[in-house]
Amino acid sequence: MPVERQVTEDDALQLVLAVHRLNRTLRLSTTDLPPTQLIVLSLLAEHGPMRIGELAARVPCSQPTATTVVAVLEAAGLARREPDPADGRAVLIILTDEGQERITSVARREAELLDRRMAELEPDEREIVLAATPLLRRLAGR
Amino acid sequence: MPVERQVTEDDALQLVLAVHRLNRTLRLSTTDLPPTQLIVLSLLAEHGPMRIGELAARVPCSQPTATTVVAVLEAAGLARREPDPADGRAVLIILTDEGQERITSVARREAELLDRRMAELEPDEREIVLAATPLLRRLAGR
DNA sequence: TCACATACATAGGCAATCTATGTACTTGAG
DNA sequence: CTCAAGTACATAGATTGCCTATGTATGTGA
Repeated sequence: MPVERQVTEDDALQLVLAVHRLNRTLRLSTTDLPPTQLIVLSLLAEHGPMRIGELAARVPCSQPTATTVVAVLEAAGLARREPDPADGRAVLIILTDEGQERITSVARREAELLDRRMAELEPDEREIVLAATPLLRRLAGR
Repeated sequence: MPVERQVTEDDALQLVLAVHRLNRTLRLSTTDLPPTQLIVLSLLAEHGPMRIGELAARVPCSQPTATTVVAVLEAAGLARREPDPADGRAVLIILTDEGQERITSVARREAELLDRRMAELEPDEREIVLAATPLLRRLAGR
């Protein structure tokens, strides 16, 4: 029976700190693919082809940043671009097979690292973390 | 009765993505105090005076980064330095009253923003997020 | 006493992101 | 049909935050 309670200022601060520090730890351990590139690839994998502007809104980042990131992914063969048939100004960014494979390999690496860290938590604590994951994603907004 | 299950590759990827995106969202909404500065202040608040090297290890960041951040905090009046009586090479970084107040004000701001985002979750979902917070922090390592 | 280790500071550079602006295309009012 | 305004992406330039490599002062043990 969970106790209904307010979100205190300390709760908020602790969550913010936890996210910042976990982000830092992740960046240090996974030099594989920069965060923004990984986010873009996963958006394409989840939602299918998408415009630059839509990517920028969902990442979230500025439109020029999305342009740059897409150029890098394209050069690496992880995504390709195609003119949007519905609008001559726009381009559709499409995940390549190689891009899909890269996501898979990153996921495998992350799972290994996470497993090692998760080993220090109790089983029920691991459940809480996993249950919180989609919620954190929703908190990040679309 | 929680079902005991493996941490899958997708679980890991989703957690990583959630952290990266939440981090991004936080950075965009709180221009108040850069993440590293906030982390350093909160470490000082939680554990008391600390050396530069220990700050670097706990943030985590490189020692030169810790030096720079401390210099900024010092210039802003949020922290001060004192020679370590036990070692002439070292300095102790100490949180000032103003630094403590700043933490409080940041926490208040964050709580407001978080409340707004949390409003989109169900009460039991909010509980899960709050329960996960200290666990995430432990995942980030010491 | 001196070689080595340690703690912090400084120098230099790199990567990621932003704002401001330019260019090509589309749209809608007249 | 035409052209002014809007939209989508690209480019330019600057900023920020972080790192590695190195320097300087202090401590430590043979």
